[in-house]
Amino acid sequence: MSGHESAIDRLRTQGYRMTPQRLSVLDIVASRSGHVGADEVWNRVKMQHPYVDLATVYRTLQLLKRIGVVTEVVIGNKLHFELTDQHNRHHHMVCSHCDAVQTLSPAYLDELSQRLRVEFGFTPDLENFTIGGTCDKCAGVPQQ
Amino acid sequence: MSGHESAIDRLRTQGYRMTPQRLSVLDIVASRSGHVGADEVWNRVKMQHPYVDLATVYRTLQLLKRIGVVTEVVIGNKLHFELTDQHNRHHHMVCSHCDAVQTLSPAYLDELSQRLRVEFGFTPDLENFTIGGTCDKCAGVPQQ
DNA sequence: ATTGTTCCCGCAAATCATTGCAACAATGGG
DNA sequence: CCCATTGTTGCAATGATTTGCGGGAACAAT
Repeated sequence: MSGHESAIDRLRTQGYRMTPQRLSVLDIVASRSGHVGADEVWNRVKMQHPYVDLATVYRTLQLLKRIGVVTEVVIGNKLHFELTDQHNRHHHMVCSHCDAVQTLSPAYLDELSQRLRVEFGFTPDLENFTIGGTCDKCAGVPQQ
Repeated sequence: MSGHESAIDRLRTQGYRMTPQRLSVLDIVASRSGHVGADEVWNRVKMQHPYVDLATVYRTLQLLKRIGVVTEVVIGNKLHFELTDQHNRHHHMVCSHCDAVQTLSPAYLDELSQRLRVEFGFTPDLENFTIGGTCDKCAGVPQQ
């Protein structure tokens, strides 16, 4: 039915359990081409399992993020998530004025990442890396 | 009394007013060599002006950030602030496991910043840029 | 299929930050 | 120095996310 065997395996091999709630959250994030807000994940989960709590959705999303199945994108003051695609890795640039999201090839950050690791022993979490700033559309417009 | 004339001027010239609350917040952030949490700013503000609301502290900190007087540092899931020092600009690397903070010379990000601007029309907000990741101390330790 | 271990979930409460609104107070003009 | 304008504040409510806890469910072994 669902093609999430690798994700399920990754849970299992790390001692986690597969539950209907987790499967539902995974299905919903995976069914999207782009990113989904936590609240929207919740709304869709409830269609299948009306009793599921929002806290469970958040816990599940953080779990899936921790094991690398989903990627977190910070948009405004909300968290969004998308399925991690090893073959199409990318980072996100989010405009803090209009919340527009642009993607960025990992090549742009690879060297920086390497330098931080070597020179400071610091391993940045590039997988869930969101760069905040201002897009060109909003740059010229006066905003408070 | 306090050496915040430039900050006060910057407020004034942009149509903002100087109030005891704002001056108090500014004093407290400025009196620190490093960064302060919003809650600690509030506690100290209350020593001088017991009636000041936390919302005012947050609004003031965001205002001071917007006009470039203070810099925001995201530590864990709390916001910290420090006085912006034009002569000693730096970014922050924060370990998501132990919340340790390392500073980073702006040189490391200047080229990236330039490329993002030129190639994508995106101006990253490097001034308030916090890089999340794992420090070397936590890297080897098993953590959930 | 039954049982036991351990993790997970729903619920409620807590935490951190933001926002709407009416009263208030800091500036500029007279 | 007083008044009017308009930005600012305290308060309360809201929003977004996290956490503690006890009952319940998933998995492995029997």
